[in-house]
Amino acid sequence: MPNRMAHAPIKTELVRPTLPKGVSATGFVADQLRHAIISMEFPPGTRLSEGEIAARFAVSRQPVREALISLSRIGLVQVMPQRGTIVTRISTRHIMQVRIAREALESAIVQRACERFDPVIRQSIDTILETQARAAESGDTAAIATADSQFHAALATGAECEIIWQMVQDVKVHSDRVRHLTLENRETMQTLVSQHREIVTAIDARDAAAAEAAMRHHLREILRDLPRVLAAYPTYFE
Amino acid sequence: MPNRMAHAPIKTELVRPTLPKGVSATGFVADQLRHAIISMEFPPGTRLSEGEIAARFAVSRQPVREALISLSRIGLVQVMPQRGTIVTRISTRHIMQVRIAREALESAIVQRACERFDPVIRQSIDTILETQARAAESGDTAAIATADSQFHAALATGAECEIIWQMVQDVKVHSDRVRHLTLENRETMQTLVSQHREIVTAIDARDAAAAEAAMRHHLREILRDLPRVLAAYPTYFE
DNA sequence: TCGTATATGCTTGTATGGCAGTTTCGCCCC
DNA sequence: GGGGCGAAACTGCCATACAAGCATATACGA
Repeated sequence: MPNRMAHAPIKTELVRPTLPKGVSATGFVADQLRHAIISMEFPPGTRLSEGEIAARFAVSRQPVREALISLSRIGLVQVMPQRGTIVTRISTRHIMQVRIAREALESAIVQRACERFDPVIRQSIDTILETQARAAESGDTAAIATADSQFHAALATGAECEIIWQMVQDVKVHSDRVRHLTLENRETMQTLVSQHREIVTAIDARDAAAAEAAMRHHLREILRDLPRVLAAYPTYFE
Repeated sequence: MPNRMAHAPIKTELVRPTLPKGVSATGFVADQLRHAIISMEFPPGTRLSEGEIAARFAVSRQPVREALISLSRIGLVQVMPQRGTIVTRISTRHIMQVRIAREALESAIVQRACERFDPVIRQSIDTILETQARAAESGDTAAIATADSQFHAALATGAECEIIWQMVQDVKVHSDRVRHLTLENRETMQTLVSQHREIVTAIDARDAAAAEAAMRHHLREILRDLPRVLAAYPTYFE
C-alpha cells in the first residue's frame, strides 16, 4: 500500500479525548489542519484523505470535509473532485498577488488608523512591542511570530477594521507559510521590531503617508528571502 | 406552522430536473443562493432552514449545508449554532470596511495594470464598454450590471490579478446587494460608463496615480445612495 | 511482447438517520 | 390574571451508509 502522507508522517496520535464545550468538531479540525499546514507539518503537495484525517482526529468524515471546504476557500488546500485533496503548492504567481493584496489591505488599515485609533488598544501595542523586543533578544522565534500576529491584529482592531483584518488573515497564512521555511537570524528579528515601532510612530504623528510607506516596506521585507526558499525547497513550488 | 420565510416567499418551484453534468449539487445550491441573496429575493434577515432549502432544490441537506458554509465565509449568511441561519443584515460598519477593502484591492489592480496589461484583454474591454454604453442609453439595468462586472473582471485578469479578483468578488457581493436597492436613473448610468472610460484612459497612459484616483472615485460613487437606501429599508440594516 | 479491456481499490460526492442544544408555546400552579 | 415550568418542535451538528468517478494494476488477446 502506498504511503499517502509520505511527506508528512504524523508523529503523535492526535486523538481528542473529549471535544471542549462550545467548540464544534468542524472548527476544531479546521484549526488543527490550518496550523499543521502553515507550520509545514503538512508541506505543499501533501495528499490529504478525508477518511484518514477523520480517523486521526476521531471524528467522522463530515466535519473534516467541511473544514476542508473552508481551507480551500482560503487557498490552503485544493480539492479535486473524485480525485483527491492536496495541500496547495506555492506558486510565485500566487504569492505575488497575495503580497500585493495584503499590502493594499494593511496600508488601508494604517491609513484609517491615522484618522482615529482606540487609545486603549494603543497602549496594549506598547506591551506587545516590548514582549516582541525581548523575544528578539532571546531569539525565541515562536514568541516573535505570535507577537507579530498580535501587533498586526491590534492595529486592525484599534482602527476598527475587524472585517478587513479577517481578510488579511486569510492572505497572511500564505506568507506565514513561506516564512516558516526561512530561518531568521537575530538581526532580521530586530529589524522587524524596529519596523513595527516605525509604523506606530507614524500613526502617533497622524502621518498617513509615512505610516503607509513604513507598512509597505515592512511587508516587502517579510518576503525578502523568497528566492532563497524557492531554491532550497523546489518541490514545494510549482 | 409559522412561515419561516415570510420576508421572501418563493414564487417558482426551483426543482432542478437533472443536475448538469460536471456541476456538483453543492456548487449549484451555492450559486443559486448567492444570486437569490444579492438580488434581494432573500432580503437581509430572512431565515434560512437547511431542510427547507434542501427540499426546495430537491437535494439533501448536506450540499445545502456546505453551500451555506461557503456563503458564511463571504459574510452573506450568518449561521448561529443550534439556533438558525439568517441572511446577514447590512451594517454600516460592515459596508464601510467592505468599501475600504474593495477600494484598496482594486486600486492595487489598476496600479499593476499600469505596469503591464494583456493587449488582447485590452481590446475586449473596448467592446465591453460599448455594450455598456448601449445598455445605458436603453436603460437596461441588468445589462449594465453584467457589463460592469465584466469590466472589473477584465481589468483584473488583464493585469494578471486573478487571485486578487477573487477577493474583490467576495467583497463586491455586498456592494452589489445595496446596489440592487437603489433604482438608478439614466444619468447615473452614463456617469458610470464615463468613469470606466476614465480609468481605461489613465491605464493606457500608464498614469498610475490618475488610474488609482479614477478608480477610487468610481467606487465611492457606487455607494453614494447608501444613506437614502438606509432610510428606505430600515429593517434590512442593523 | 505489446496494447487494450476490465476489474478493483481508492477518492470525493450525496443521502439519511439520529443527536443535542435552543426556542417557543401551552399548561399548571400560585 | 400573572408567572414560572415543562414538554414539544424547531434548529444545526455529527455519524453512517450508499453512490459515482477516477487511477492503477491486472488479465487477456492480438
